[in-house]
Amino acid sequence: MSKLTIREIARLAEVSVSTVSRVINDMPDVNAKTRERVNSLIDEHGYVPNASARTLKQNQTNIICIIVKGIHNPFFAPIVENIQQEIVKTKYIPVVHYIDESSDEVGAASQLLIEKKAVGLVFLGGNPTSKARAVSKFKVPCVLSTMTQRSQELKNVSSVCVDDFKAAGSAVRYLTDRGHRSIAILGGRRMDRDLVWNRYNGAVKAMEEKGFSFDEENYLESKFSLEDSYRATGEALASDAHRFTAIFAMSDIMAIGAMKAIHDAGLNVPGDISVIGFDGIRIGQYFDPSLTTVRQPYEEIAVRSTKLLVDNIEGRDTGRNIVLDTLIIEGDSVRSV
Amino acid sequence: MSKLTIREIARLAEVSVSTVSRVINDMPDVNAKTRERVNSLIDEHGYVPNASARTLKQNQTNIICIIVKGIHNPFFAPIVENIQQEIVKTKYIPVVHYIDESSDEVGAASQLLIEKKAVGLVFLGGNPTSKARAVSKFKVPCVLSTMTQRSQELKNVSSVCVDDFKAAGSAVRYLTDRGHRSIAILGGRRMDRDLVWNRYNGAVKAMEEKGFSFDEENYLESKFSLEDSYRATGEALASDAHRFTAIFAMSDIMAIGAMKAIHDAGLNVPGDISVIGFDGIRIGQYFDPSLTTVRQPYEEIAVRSTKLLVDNIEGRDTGRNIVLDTLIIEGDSVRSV
DNA sequence: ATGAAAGCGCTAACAA
DNA sequence: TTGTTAGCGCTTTCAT
Repeated sequence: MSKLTIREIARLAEVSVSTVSRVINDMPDVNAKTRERVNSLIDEHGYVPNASARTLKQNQTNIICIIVKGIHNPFFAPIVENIQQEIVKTKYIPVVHYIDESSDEVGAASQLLIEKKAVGLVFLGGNPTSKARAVSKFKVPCVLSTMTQRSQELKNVSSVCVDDFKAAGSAVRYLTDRGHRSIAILGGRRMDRDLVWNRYNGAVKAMEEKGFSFDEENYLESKFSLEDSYRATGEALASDAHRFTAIFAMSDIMAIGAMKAIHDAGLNVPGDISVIGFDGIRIGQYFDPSLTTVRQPYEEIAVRSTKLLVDNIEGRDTGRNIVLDTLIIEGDSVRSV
Repeated sequence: MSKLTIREIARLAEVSVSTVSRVINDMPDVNAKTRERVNSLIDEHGYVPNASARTLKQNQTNIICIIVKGIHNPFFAPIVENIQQEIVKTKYIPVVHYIDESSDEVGAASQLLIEKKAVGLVFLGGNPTSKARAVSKFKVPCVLSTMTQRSQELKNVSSVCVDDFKAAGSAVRYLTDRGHRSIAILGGRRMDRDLVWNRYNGAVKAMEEKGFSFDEENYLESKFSLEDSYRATGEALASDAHRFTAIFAMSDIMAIGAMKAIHDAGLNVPGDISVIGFDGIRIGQYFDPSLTTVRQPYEEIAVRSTKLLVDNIEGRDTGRNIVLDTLIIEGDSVRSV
């Protein structure tokens, strides 16, 4: 059996390679009968065009790279899955690439762009906008999923996210409305990530609006992981300074780490300390007490991210920032005081 | 700036394209000085060879596809991450592809193989061996990670997994050693997946060795998800028939679903019913009670899978089946009766 | 040790 | 509507 190329199909169909090419690419100017004949030959022999040859010629692919920083967060899993599903519905091909929490996503992105000749990028986790100059050089459309874009000038960069400032405010108000006055914040390094900064400020603002100020002693800095939030919370509880009745955690896995630390310190959730999380991961509802949290609409984030990116790629739109609403899921991890 | 091709580098270095090609591909027959000059030009201009052209010419890539079926199981996340990390240490490029729990992984695989011209495949989840004929046609080496291979004849297929039969037996003995006599099994559809079948039989055998038989009424069939195991356990508890003091769940997420169902039925873990899981996912230790489980050595699974696959690809080895040991992690979800 | 040149499979401009 | 043909950037054989 000779190799199955466009030539071979052309020979069998008794047409030229250009005609076959036209059929493959759904060009209009092909006789209906010819098209049918060619198509049936293609099906019959299971011919698949050589992507490398096409890419070489056109110098571009249909690949959209999804760059995920921080696979450990279960919040990302359904988003990645949904984005992939959305992409395969289009003519594009998704390629997922995980990178280490500590490595440089912009560097990884340029590598992928050059190597794979991707036509678009989705970023999940990390904050590429902080490296704005490098990203803008990419020229291909990018969408930041669940991230706020700081620089408005980058016309190739879009974003889809919730209003972190507002959502953090509503989480804190959920606590203050139930009588909590001394609230700890369990979050990442501020300034480092826009997202952390926004949630921090939203939380503090909500407290101040209720007429009391945030005590910096009560900022528990931690990585976005079970282990580190467990550590951070445990240390806070061990210190004499701790004087809070509730914790606002910037992600559900942090909240889960905190609950464990509280439990291991001989205290009770929510009896002694209430906990509210952020993200709305499924497994949070399986804890005892079930986790009260701020749910991010991840299906919608996935759908909107993909649509925005594809529109960008196809020139129907340019950099835009979509902000979605959150919803508080009431669990049993918060009590009134 | 003209496009950066091998020609351009050749022009700048005042050598021919073949010489540059030799340098790029680390061929021995290049004058040291020439090589150095070419290399510095490459670095200076940031030249990256066009992968499509190379692939077109050589008709093969460096891509290894990782096909993951069932992203929802958090057990897979660290394995995927580790496998990816291992692959990038080699000269190969990992490409992750998620497919739906209900879709056909073999079909997806052949698509990827043809489209991406992958030189190797890693399967996670699902059971491609059941479609042995199709897989053997692939011709490229495949490794089944965390799966047992049934057909020994497929020389291009290797596997890395634990001994499911034995591991399930040790889980059940952990329960019987603590006095449990009536044990339910929470698992998937038997016969459908080898893995389920092996764990089922290992569990039943362990019971029989202790002198009592397994009551088929106590097989709680469920999908590998939080929701469905919650449902299955809840239904079992609601029925009059339920007469078990412990549950062996075939995965941690099933165990977590079960614990929630027990709790919501007004019962206590482990007070009323003990639970033991399977996998050893991190978050299991954050539950209250912390989950007792059979840990699969996922770092080692990743390392061995990758090594085996690369050895296969490079012809240093052929289809082999590696079996690794498990370890019971003692949590608080099992009590003695 | 180096160069010249053929061609991998495809697309698209041009011709018919 | 269809065919002819020139390359896309690279590897590799064959000369030199």
